[in-house]
Amino acid sequence: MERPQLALHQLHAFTVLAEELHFGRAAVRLGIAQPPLSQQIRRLEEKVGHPLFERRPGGVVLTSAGRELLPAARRALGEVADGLEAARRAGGGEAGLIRVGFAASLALTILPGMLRAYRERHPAVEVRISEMTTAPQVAALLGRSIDVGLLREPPDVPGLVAEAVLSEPFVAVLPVGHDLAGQRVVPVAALAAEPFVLLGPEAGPTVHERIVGVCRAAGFEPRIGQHAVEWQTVCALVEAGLGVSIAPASVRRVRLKGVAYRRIEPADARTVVAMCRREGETDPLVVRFVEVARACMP
Amino acid sequence: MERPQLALHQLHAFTVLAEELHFGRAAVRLGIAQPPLSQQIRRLEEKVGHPLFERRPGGVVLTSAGRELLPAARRALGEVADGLEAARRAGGGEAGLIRVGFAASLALTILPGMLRAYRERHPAVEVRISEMTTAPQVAALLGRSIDVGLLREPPDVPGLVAEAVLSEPFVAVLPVGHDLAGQRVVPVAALAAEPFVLLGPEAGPTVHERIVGVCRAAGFEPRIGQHAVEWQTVCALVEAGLGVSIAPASVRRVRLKGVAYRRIEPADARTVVAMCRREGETDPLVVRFVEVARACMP
DNA sequence: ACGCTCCATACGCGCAGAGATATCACACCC
DNA sequence: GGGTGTGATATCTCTGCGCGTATGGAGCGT
Repeated sequence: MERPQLALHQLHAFTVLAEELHFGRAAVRLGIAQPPLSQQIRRLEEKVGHPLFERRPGGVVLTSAGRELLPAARRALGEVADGLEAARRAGGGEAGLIRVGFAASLALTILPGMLRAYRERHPAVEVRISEMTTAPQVAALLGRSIDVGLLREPPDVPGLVAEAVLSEPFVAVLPVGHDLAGQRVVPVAALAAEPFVLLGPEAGPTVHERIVGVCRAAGFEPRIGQHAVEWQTVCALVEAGLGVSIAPASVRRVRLKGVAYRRIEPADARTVVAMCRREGETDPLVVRFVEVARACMP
Repeated sequence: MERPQLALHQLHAFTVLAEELHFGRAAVRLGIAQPPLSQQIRRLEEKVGHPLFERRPGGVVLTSAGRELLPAARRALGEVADGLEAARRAGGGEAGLIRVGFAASLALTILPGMLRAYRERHPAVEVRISEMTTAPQVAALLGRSIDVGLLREPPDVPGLVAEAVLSEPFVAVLPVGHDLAGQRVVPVAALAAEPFVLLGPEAGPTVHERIVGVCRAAGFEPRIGQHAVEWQTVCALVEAGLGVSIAPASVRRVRLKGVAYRRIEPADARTVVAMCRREGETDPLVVRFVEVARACMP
């Protein structure tokens, strides 16, 4: 692309004159005197290389060159005005695109509410969400292919800041027929002999490790009977009798007839959902998103 | 539309920087030093009201405002470049739109050849033709709703210039069975008793009057048996035996089995086809059209 | 012939801003 | 801790040009 040679205000003057077909009236509409308008048009004609108007008694008419230029000039002015407006909206955090990464296990939890709340307040912003595990989210944040990351167990990475959005206890997931389902609180150690249904580590290493850690703290290594990639599946497999599970409390939302959720003992094991973003991020879209997300915390 | 506030060269600098994401390289591509580029971008950001780039070590990245502005800036620059190019082509007579009025009776004659020749030489020019009789053509030329008029019997109107494109004699149109069809040359006076098939005066007053004039010169007032609005119809009606006619020689192109065309006596009556345009017309499209049309004369 | 309308021209003022050079501030890397 | 690369700032020049007022000149109508 060459350096632009036309000035926008000249194109504007041109379009106004093309509408009025009269230098005097066009100058009034432009808020300037008539001679300067003559100059603008003359300069424009010099740059184009051909007359744009034919001067005739009583007014002017467009030449064929002018007729060709007019629609393009209008479109260009419209593009600039629209682009400016869009940029201002985006700069004010009212419109644009924000890219959010989230851990699969949050699709059941806070993600839907946050997105709903944000859409309500900023309907002109397009939110592009992608399911990613922790490590890819960190990489994507640093590589600027996402703007906000929602994940479990905040990582401590230079250049990123994380804040806790939700802290939830773990619950035991049991088939309703199971002996322990009769109790209000289940000691973790009581699950030592049971086969476990867990999310595979590839789906979200941190949650997986956290749960295994809970078991180890209770003095046993969980026996993995079955892997799954979504919490819904985990619950379904528990219902089918393939084992028991320990899961963040929000899986209670998965309401299955054959599954019971019970508090566990010790109760101090919790999993933290964090919202990550780049350090020093000033993009208003991101700032607004973070604000809204914060307000969604229970 | 408000007065445009952005300068095109700033938008251009912006798009280049958005491609390079590096002030130094962008400045090189723009052929300026780096500090001026910083200024341009800063000015642009001031006008937008928000930062367009985020300055980070190793380069810059677009903000959301910048991402919104970029496509619009590209489109606007493209529109301006295209419009300028189109205007230059039109100014050079290579492209654009030319509006031509023509008398119905010429659709059979020179019009097709002229249009073909013009299209060949100026394929990018759109030719919009409209069938009009003489008076509307004159009005349309003066009112600038057509650029060129093709009509019979050049009118002498101030502000318009006409030049003869074709001069053709009249011929008698006779049914093949008619007595006079046996002769090579038909005296007009011999048609005095015949019913005439003629174009209605509303279709083209000048030709009509011209033909009636030929009859009057031969000493009789033609008896109009039938009106028609196209020469093809006139010939068909003659073939059907509804009368005879006098017509410009180019109706010979209407080849009907039952119709004969014969020279008339006196032979000095001719009809002139003229090409009209506004006086002092400088529009290159029109000038080129006139040149090509002139070259088409037989 | 005169005046009116409309556009062009001439001239001057003033400023925004585009450009250059030189220098600074900061982050990062070895 | 110095070197390197990045962009920002400071300062200056200069010119392009946007705007105004005043005037000229062509065409048209009365």
